[in-house]
Amino acid sequence: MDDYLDMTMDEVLPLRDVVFNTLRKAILTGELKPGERLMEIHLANRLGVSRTPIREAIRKLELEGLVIMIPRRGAEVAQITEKSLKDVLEVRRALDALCVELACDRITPEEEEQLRRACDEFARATETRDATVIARADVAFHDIIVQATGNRRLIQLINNLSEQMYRYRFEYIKDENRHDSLIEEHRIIYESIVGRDKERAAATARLHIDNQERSIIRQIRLEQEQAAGRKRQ
Amino acid sequence: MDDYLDMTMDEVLPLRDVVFNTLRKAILTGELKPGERLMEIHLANRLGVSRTPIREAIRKLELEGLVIMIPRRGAEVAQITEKSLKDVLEVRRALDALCVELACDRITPEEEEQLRRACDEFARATETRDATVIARADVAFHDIIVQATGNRRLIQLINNLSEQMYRYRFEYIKDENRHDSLIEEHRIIYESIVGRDKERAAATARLHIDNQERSIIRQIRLEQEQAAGRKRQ
DNA sequence: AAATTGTACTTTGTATACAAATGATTGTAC
DNA sequence: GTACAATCATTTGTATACAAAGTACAATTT
Repeated sequence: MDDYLDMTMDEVLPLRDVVFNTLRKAILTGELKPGERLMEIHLANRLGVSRTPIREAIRKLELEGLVIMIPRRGAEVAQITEKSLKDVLEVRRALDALCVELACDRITPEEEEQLRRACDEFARATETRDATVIARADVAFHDIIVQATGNRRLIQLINNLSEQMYRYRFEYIKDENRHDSLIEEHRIIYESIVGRDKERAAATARLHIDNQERSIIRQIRLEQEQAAGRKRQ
Repeated sequence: MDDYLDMTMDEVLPLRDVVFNTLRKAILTGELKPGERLMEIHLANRLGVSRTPIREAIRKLELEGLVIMIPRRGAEVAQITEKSLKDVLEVRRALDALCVELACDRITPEEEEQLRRACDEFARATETRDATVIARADVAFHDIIVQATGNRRLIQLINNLSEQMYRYRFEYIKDENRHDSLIEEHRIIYESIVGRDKERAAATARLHIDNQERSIIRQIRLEQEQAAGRKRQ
């Protein structure tokens, strides 16, 4: 069911942005698989536009690192390797720590209240056992912290880096054994920020990433084994 | 040098990349001023290409944050404000610290040797009092550290963030009063990395950025005053 | 049978054409 | 003189055309 051509977004956006969002989503959700070629005419026909907006969208995907360009051959979906994900997580560990530290300094009373609610909300979401609901609550929690830093560039970078792991976060969230410690970690981060304890907030944020890393790496190795298995057949 | 098949690089790059590099450099050096409109036909005529490569280059500049798009009006060079530079430096402080910490773990003996030489080279460069020479030596020193992390994503991010300050680094480098402390900071960073003292290396890297920040902010305020003065006339 | 050349086909790179929207200017009414 | 409307020029957004490079595969040669 190749429905990555659903372009039913805002009609006012330039086509290139619609295409960009569509392709990005398709890549991040795995509908377009690593190594798959992005052929312009093919995509143009499928999406019902001309090559121009396709090309402009690909230029942006290229800079985001989601596709790689091969000269005179076109674009293909970038391979996600264990190394590349470790690299992303290494950077995120530092930036997430920075986020909570800055949040300690700059969070407003309203945002504190929002964060408290998001924390409760997350705990309640785990009870639904619905991965989509839980993932949304998790994003909401972290978003408040990131926004509280008031640093536009940091917000943009974190969003971009998070995207790279979109596919794997879902698997991580589904692991019910981890739910309790996730809730606990969120609680500690919330308390540390409200208590202006940068040291503890940063340490917990790093721990949070470390746990994700373990889970994601396991997931990747699994996928690679499966891929190798398919090849052997 | 056996360069009998050097195709002067520019010939082999797609025009969009030539245009991208050209425009980026023009923006970073201030040749294209903040707020200035980037009109496609105009640029196309100036650079002797058609609109297509211009547009694709602009899409990449857009994602890099160097230009902003106004719907149905086109691109203009992004304003650099004191706030936006502070944001960039805040992130760099964290990432530069991460760099030296990772370098402590991963630097090879060859890179240590390179770093030692780059350190001496920088000290010698300051004696020339030629800002271009000093800037190049400074870049070389930091590049070795960044490369030593072995983290592709981190390398890419640091390069991008450094670019934003291209214009101001020059002014910073020119201040001869700061040369001695720059040399000293480089020496401490070198020694800490070789001695595997992450704590000290990171602290010095942060200090290094703090000093740059002060200098750059002063520079920006100066420019803004000048701009305001021109307006008043 | 292996290697190489030649050819047809595919795909990208670039230019140009046309449509839609915006902004400026001119003209008219008050 | 000012306000408003119509028109025109400019500029972007999108589509298409054409050239050049790359790829695959068959035919020919060794």
